[in-house]
Amino acid sequence: MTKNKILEVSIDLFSKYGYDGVSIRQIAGEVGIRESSIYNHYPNKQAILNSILNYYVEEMVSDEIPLQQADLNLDRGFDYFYNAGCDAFLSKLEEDRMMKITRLMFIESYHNDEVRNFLKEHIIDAPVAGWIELFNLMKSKGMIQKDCDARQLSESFFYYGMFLLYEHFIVNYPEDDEKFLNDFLEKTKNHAKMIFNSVRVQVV
Amino acid sequence: MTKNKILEVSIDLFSKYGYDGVSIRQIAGEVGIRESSIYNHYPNKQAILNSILNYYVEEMVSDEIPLQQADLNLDRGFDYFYNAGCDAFLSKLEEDRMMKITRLMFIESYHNDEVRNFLKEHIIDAPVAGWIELFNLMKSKGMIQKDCDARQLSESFFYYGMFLLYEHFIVNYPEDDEKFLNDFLEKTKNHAKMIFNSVRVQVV
DNA sequence: GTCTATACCCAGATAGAC
DNA sequence: GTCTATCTGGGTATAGAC
Repeated sequence: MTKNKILEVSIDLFSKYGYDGVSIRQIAGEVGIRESSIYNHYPNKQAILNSILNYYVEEMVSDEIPLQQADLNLDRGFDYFYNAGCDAFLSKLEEDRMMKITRLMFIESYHNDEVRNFLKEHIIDAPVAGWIELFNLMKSKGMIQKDCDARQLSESFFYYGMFLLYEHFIVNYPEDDEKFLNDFLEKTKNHAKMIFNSVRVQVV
Repeated sequence: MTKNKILEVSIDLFSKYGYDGVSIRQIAGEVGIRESSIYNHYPNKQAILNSILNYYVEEMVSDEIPLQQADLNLDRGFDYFYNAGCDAFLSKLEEDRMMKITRLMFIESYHNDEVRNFLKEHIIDAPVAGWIELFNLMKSKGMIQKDCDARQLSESFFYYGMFLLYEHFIVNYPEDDEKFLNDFLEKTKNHAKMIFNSVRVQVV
């Protein structure tokens, strides 16, 4: 199906060169048709981008990280939640397409308000809010120190992984995706251990 | 001097809309001359960008953070180094111009190799290498635990601040610069405390 | 659904008068 | 050193034949 091929090619090129860096001609050339034929499938260039972003948003927002039943599983320890959250996120990035669009999101975030808002709300603020809730719960159960700042703790914990993403998708691009995903898990696990170690209540 | 005004206007517009998002016409209009007159001062558009980047690089690389005399000042404690490094960096950002160009660097990093390499080498890798050295020294002096990973420690420490920068310049743009700089100091201080607390040798 | 042909626009850049 | 006028090229998008 031509429409689908246009989408795949667009994802590939946009993620490499950014939206403005790719022309309709270029997409058509890669697909193997003339540029005018593109308009039989999409009304304009922007519609292709919207289609890509909508796909990404739907994939990402479906089954958000389940910190809801936090109080039920709290005895499983911090690692349980860390692994659950990390798995949920990383499993989405296992698709090649999702990796590409993630880079596109980083690229376009500076001048596309929809992208920026999605990044802020769903990729940053919502997870941080979830971790704050969890850390507050852990405070109330005496698992971590009562005087620590749950927001600071969440950000200190979460922003490290966020910068690893930025580093991979922008600063070190292109580098091997699979290797990155493995390193990411390892590194954030170590980081989480360090952060948690700093505030946990010592059991002597 | 017209040449200078062209530079200032370009910094302002590029930092808002990115290099590709600004035309020579737009710059000329803001300066108050015709677009052809631009070429009496700069051979082409790219030369304006290069001029901006060279200025930034020079400013940033001059007096890099002095971790060299680390062993001499080690008894002043971790805070001394943290404050020294942070001050050196933040003092550069106090100029409005440097803030604008920093955003430009983040914007252009995905498709400008020079920008990306500078970001990687001087803004990320060099500081991390400095912190690794310091943490190794602190290990050898018994100030922090011998079995901790100096690189992981450095990244866990440093990447938090890096993401705060990304968040300010891209995700939350535009927000008040001065407020950000104050928050940055406060937040990274708390973060550093947390990280350091996790690995310091307990003095009982 | 794809093609050719083309309209239209705005970009970067140059020539040459003043 | 600035101007008017212009060139050239690439971009998005449309019309209409097949």
